[in-house]
Parts: sequence; C-alpha cells; structure tokens
Amino acid sequence: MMPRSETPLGRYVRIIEAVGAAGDGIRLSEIARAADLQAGTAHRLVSSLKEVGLLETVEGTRLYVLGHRLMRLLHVAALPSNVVLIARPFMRELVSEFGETVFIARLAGTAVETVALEQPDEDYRSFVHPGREFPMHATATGKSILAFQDSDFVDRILSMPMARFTENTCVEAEALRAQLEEVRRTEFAVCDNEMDLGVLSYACPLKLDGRNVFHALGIVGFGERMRQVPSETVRQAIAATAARMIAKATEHAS
Amino acid sequence: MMPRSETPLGRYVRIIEAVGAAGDGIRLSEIARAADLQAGTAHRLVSSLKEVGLLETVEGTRLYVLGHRLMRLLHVAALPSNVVLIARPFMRELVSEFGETVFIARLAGTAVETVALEQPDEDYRSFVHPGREFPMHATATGKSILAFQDSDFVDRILSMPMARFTENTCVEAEALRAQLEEVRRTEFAVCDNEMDLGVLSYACPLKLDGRNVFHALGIVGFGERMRQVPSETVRQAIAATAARMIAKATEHAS
DNA sequence: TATGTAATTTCGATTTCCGGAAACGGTAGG
DNA sequence: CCTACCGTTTCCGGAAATCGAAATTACATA
Repeated sequence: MMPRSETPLGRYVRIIEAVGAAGDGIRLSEIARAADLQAGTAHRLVSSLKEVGLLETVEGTRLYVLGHRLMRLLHVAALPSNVVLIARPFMRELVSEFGETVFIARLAGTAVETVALEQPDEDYRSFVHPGREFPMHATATGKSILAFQDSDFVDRILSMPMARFTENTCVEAEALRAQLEEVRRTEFAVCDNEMDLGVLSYACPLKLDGRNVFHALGIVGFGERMRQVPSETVRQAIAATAARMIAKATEHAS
Repeated sequence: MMPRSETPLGRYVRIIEAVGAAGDGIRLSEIARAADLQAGTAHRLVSSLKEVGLLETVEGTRLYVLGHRLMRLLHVAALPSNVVLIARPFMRELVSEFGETVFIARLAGTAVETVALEQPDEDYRSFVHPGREFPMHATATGKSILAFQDSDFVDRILSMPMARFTENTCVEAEALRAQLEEVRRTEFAVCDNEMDLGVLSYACPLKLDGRNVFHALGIVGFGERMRQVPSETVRQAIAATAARMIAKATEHAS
C-alpha cells in the first residue's frame, strides 16, 4: 500500500474548500474528484464533517453545502464590516484629488464584490455599484487580492474558465501569474481595457487586519481622462491612502 | 487509559471556535481550558491546525488567531453583502407604518451588531447606530438570533458573565433558555426595558439564506409610544416583511 | 537570580485512518 | 426492463495519528 502523504486534517480542509468554492451545492463525486479522494474515503470524511456540523446536505437533495457551524464561525470571526464607515472620508479625499470613482472591493466567492463606492458629484454613470461582482482575472482589485492568496487558491482560480471581455483581457494562466508576481512586488495593479472598453483602473491591496489581504482599494474611470495623470502618481496616492486607512482601522479596533 | 469519547475533528472545531470567539489572540492555555483539553494535546492539535493554515500565531507572540486559509474560506463563503441594499425599501415601509426606528442586526463575535438602520425623518436621537454592538441576552434581535444557534453556542454565551442594565434585564441562564424556547416557537422576540430604560423593542429572525439565522429584523422606540400598538400587530408586520425580504434576497441570488 | 507558570517535547500503548476492492441499493435514462 | 452511474456500506492489513501522563524546556516577573 502506498504510504499516506497527508494528514487527515488537510483532507478535511480540502473538502471544505471544495464545498465552499462550489457555493450552491456540490455532489459527493465532485468532492471526491476535487479533493482527489476515492469515493468511499470521501464519503466517510464528508459524513464526519456533516456529523460535527461543518457541512450539511440541502434539504431533500444530496448536495453538500457549508454547515451551520461554519457559517456561524464566519459571523463570530467578525469580518470587518465597519470598514465602510471608516473608509468613506479617505475615499472622498481621493475622489476630490483625482476626480474619479473610488471604491473598495472584497473577495467574495471566486470573484470580487464592491462593498463601498464614492464618486465625483458630477458623475452619474458608473462602472461599479455596491454589490456588483467582478471576475478576479480582469480587474485591478481582483488581481490585487488574488496576488496575496496562497498558491492552492490561485491555482484553483486560474484553472477555472476565464471570460474574455475585450481584446486586452488576459486569460492565460501563466501570463496572469507573472502579473500577480508583479502585483506582489509593487503592491499595485492595473486593469487597462481588460473588462470594459475604454475603462482604466488601478488598485492596491488592503491588509485590513494588518495581515491578510481580502480587500482592495481601487480607482476607475475612462482611460482618456485617467491617462492624463502618471500612473506612478496614482500608485503613490492610493498606497498612502490605504496605509492611513489601515492605521485608522487598527487603531479603531484596539 | 480512558476510552476516547470524541473524534479528533470535533476537537479541532472546538479549538477553532475558541480562537474565533477570542477575536484578538488567545493563548494556548486558554484554548486548552476552553476546549477542555490537556496542555500537551492542545499543543499538538493547535500545531496541526497551524500547519495547514487554519490558525496562525501573531508575529512575535504566542497568541493564536484564525489563519489565512480559514479567513479566506470565510470570505469565500460569505453571503453577498447586498442584503442591506435589498432591505432598505422594506425597512422604510415598516418605518412609515409604525413611525419607529427599524434596523437589521447580525451576529458579530458574541454580540449583535447593527448593519442597517432606517428611522422616521423627525427622529434625531436613536438608540441604534450602524456598527454599534449590543449584548445578545438583553436585546430582541440578540435573542432572535441566539434562539436559532445550536446548544453548544448557546451554552457558551449563557455561561459568560451577563451585564445587568436595568431591573428588567434577565441575567439568569435558565430563564433565558425559556425565553429562547419561546422565541423559537413564535419566531418573535421582545425586549422590554431590559437594555435602555423606557425603550421597547421587537424583533424576528431573518433566515437570509433560507437556512441559517444570523440576522434579525428589529423595531425599537419608546415604550410609551410603542405600546399603543398591540404587539401581535407588530409581530405580524415584521414577520411578513421578513418573509418578503427573504423572498427578494433568494430570488436575487438565483 | 529565583520561582512559578506556560509552552513544548517525549513516550509507548492504543485507536483510527488509509487505499483498494467488492458488493448492494437506489435512481435516472434509454 | 436493462444499464450505467452514484451513493453507501463493508472488509482487510499496514501505516500513521491519537491519547494521557510525565518530563523537559522556555518564559515571565518578582
């Protein structure tokens, strides 16, 4: 028999991640495939997870979803939701400095979701709305967040089919990995014509708890207008603002 | 040796919950006590959890916090936070029907946190503010949420020291359990003079994902004014509104 | 430096877990 | 009705993880 290479705990976690990534229910066979387990083993592990309340089956079906206990942990761990309140004045500063839309996005599922938005008073149309979701591979905020996830997660995202929105949309895993490496180095991401035609956007990661990156601060507008300012200027401005926001948030927490 | 009474998985989860509940770092000895484990065992389990990225130690100390992998899982699993956007018009309906403040609270740590608020135009002072936290044992929203958690969690909350804000504040575990049972039955909770003097509030649970309760819809105002309407009328109104909100949210999700 | 507490490591006996394979029941589709 | 797939349960033998207790080491802080 082949020697065991992994601890049981690791398998449990992989299963949970597979179920979480699926979002709206996943079947046992898919779990087994995603976590690279044999059917019988997968069934036993999944049953244990269900037993302790980390997984559930949705009523009447054999689809697995994250369980009550895990969902509660999510709330108990109190993901920073007061961010928005703290962030607003900082975002307004950027809006008046550059005259463009400024927003905060966060990791949600396998995409990024807009959670806060400030825009110039004269702007009526905007590309982002609170609650709107964007793919990670074709947005500056998405790349800012993805760059700071561990490689398992990045692999999963990059192996999913990626939509091509424009000619500029990069859908090749290796090229994207290079972009992410650059983002890690500079803590700055660009999305130029990759999502909406004519739209340029910059972003930088937000380590709201001083440790992990699940949010990003972005600025977005028409490329023609945005390009009148050097990107380095924007980089410095949003990086500085991000730093002050984080300082405020951590001070607020203590 | 005594036979093992519990599966390792259950211990892992209890440890994670203990760390999550602590919020800003917890020491090994406290974990051992909270999860009812001997020091050596706790250390081994915690090390395994750290190994797979579910826990971390905060830089330079021996305090444990939830790890990157778990935090990401929580973000991945998080419901889209557009709840508030969906809720607003429904909440305004209730505001104009009763002329009182209406709000949504959610489980946050071991308390409830206000996440949305609508109040009558003429009201300047209010008892709830977005971001403000309230104890679970002395608020209608808190009881609405707590009533639908599993008994381990309820035990943990009720065994924590509970503040007595007024003469009406119930701080006895058994009496509170009875109240929770009533809330489970009626899906309706009352907080009469238990938190702020002269203030009466009602709430009902919100199963936003159709399955779990982590949010509650509440209405609050001065008791004198509020009591002019029969509580049954309020119950029916907020229950109906909650149902419509959930319908909207789930429809929106699909 | 002394002293107590917390953290970590060691130990052997025991239990659990693994993969592989095989069998059975249910269910959907042809 | 038959077939194919999925989910579920069972068996095995060996490898690995688990347990509590006790011993050792690190860390405070007096």
